[in-house]
Amino acid sequence: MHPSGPWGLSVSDTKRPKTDGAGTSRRRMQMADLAKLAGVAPSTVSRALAGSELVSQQTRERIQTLARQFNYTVNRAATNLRSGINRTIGVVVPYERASRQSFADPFLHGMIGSLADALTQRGYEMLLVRIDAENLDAASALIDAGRTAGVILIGQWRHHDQLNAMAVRGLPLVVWGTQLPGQRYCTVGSDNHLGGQLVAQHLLAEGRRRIGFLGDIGLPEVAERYRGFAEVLKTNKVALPDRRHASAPFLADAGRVAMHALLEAEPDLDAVFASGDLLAMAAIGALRESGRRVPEDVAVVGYDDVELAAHFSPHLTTVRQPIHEGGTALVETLLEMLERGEVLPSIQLETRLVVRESSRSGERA
Amino acid sequence: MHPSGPWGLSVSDTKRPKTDGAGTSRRRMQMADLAKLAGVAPSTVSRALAGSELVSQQTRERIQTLARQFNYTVNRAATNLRSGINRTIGVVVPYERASRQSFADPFLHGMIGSLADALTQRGYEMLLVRIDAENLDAASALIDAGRTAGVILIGQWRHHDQLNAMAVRGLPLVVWGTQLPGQRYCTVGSDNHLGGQLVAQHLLAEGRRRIGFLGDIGLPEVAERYRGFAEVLKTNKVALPDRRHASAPFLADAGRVAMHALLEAEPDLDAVFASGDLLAMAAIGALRESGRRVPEDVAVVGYDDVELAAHFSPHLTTVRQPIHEGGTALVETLLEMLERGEVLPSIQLETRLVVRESSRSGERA
DNA sequence: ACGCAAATTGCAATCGATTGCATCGATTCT
DNA sequence: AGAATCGATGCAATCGATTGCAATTTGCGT
Repeated sequence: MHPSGPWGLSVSDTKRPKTDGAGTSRRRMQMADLAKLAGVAPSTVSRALAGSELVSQQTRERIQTLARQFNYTVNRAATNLRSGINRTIGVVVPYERASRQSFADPFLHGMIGSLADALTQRGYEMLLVRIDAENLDAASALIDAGRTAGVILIGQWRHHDQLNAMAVRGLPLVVWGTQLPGQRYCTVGSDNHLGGQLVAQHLLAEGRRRIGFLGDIGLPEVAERYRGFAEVLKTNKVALPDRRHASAPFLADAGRVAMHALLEAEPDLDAVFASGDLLAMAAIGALRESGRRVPEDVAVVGYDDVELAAHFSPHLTTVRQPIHEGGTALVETLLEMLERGEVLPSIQLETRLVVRESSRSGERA
Repeated sequence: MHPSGPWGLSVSDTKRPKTDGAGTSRRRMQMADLAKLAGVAPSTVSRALAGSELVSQQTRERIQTLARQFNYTVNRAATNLRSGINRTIGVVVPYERASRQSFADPFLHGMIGSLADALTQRGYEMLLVRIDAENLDAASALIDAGRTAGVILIGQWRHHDQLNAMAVRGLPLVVWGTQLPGQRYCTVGSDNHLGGQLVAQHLLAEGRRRIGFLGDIGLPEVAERYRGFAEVLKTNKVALPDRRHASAPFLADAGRVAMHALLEAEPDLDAVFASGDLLAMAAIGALRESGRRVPEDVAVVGYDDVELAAHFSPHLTTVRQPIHEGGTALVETLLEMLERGEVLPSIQLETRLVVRESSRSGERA
């Protein structure tokens, strides 16, 4: 049924020759072999390679050297099975069936890198898993199967309830996202509400009055950003444009289309808050296509402060989500939850506005 | 020594109570339990869950339903150990000790996404591993330990020899990169030499004559791009600027600095070929800082055609590396190697220039 | 009714390591 | 010298599944 070459994608036949005689049949070396070579029992090899104090330093070093010589590494599946210790963490990136492309978001990319670093540094391995957002239970399966010790989920999307259910089932889970009322799981994220406020305040201070919003309010994070944003505008008696949200995930092309739509509805816009940097960049492209200048005619503010934001032209004003600290916080929280066996409280990271070119009114209109 | 909460990061004590009596001690359910519940032998459960025809459809469905009810999933470590089948692939991203940040490259990010999709689609899991580039053997260990069936390595960097050695040892390995003479391992990548030629031809056709180059020739891929690029310039008797390469990985900040340095050495530059899109974007920023317009004063061409290239302002001319096909090709090649048990020939993907705003001379100087 | 083949299911060995306990020398103490 | 102690190593059970083969049940022909 399944393939089976020399590299043994499968090793289904139990009766394959154990005799390593000819030298052709390259069975993977195992602990017993190394034990024989070293003239000790497998148990000693096991302890030696684990660096146990129980075996004399001399023997230990001899065995370690031998192992290196023969490129021997202990079989992870066996270790895992016997000891029950599992040092791999699942990082789950849900995708929506419609637009598989959600992976294009540079913020997400940065987060994955950050997580990879944080996990590696702590001696954990990272299993990157994409799952259908409709079937989030697949994430639980990772843990039920003993595949990973815990799960970090990036983006809560519209799955608050499913996530709650998972947390209640007792699955070690940490989510990148925003805090919601009645939430049983642990989130790490920026203060989206504050972020939205900061943007509105800034744009108002710059003298902008006809401000548009770009983003999908169906997503809790975006909704929070919008809420803070709208609050401040309302307090200052500035109207929100009707067509204030053009449902668009974090896709560049969709962003362009949405921006054009927004312009059609509100031709005399003088500012736009895009709920993600990618969206903001796409919006700037659309604005330029429509003959408008940024920031002279229309100010643009993004969210995330991805690596490129500072290098985009014009340099992008944006709300900074500290990606490195975010990754670290996710990992540390999860590991501590694993240790303590209980859900920890959610974390809000420092959130601040980074003002750059794209939103400055030269002459402070 | 190691932590051990209810979630069992560790389960070291062999004598933990097996009795699930009180309901408090939540041992992970296992096949035997499910078998008891279903009133059959574990072997039947195993076959049922694997969908084997050997068990009657009725029993099979009953067991599957039961498993779903109790959130039971077969333990992966045990399966893996017993059957010898391993469906996880290691994706290795080396980092140079100096600049851990190599992960900032958007092309790399896109590739990871593409690989995640390609692997998931084929029913494989993806272990994302960052390793110290000085110690590439850690990648072999993944396979030696039976941790992954094979390895996809992104970026050959300066490690041609180590990679050759790994291939000779018989490790299932595919590398994203460029073909080098005397290569024993398999690479997938764009035709870097051709790419460089295309860029040079294009810039010459646009009437540019004082052309700079940005990139680290120490990397084989970049070296190839440069070689093709330089060949064409030489053929057309156009000089290469002295300070033609400013050693910089794919880092934005370094790119800015390098661009400034290049300008200092060659103030009357009228075009730049940057060996990566991130670099190109950073270069554009630097050019603007120096008061030059792109493309009017200086044309800029990148390499990769990352998602954002089309949305950058000015829209970036670049050499397209088909990222989706690249990911697919890497995965399919590796899987076929696993099946056939031999190293397959390297692959060069279609490579073409995508001309956009950043390199067009309006009046064709 | 009886025997035989086919369809199901169960038994028990096995994958490759880990670990509690027993063992065995060597050393120290009385 | 003999007993007690201690350090180093070996023995054998075990982790949770898979699978070849044996055992059982079912169905069918005659």
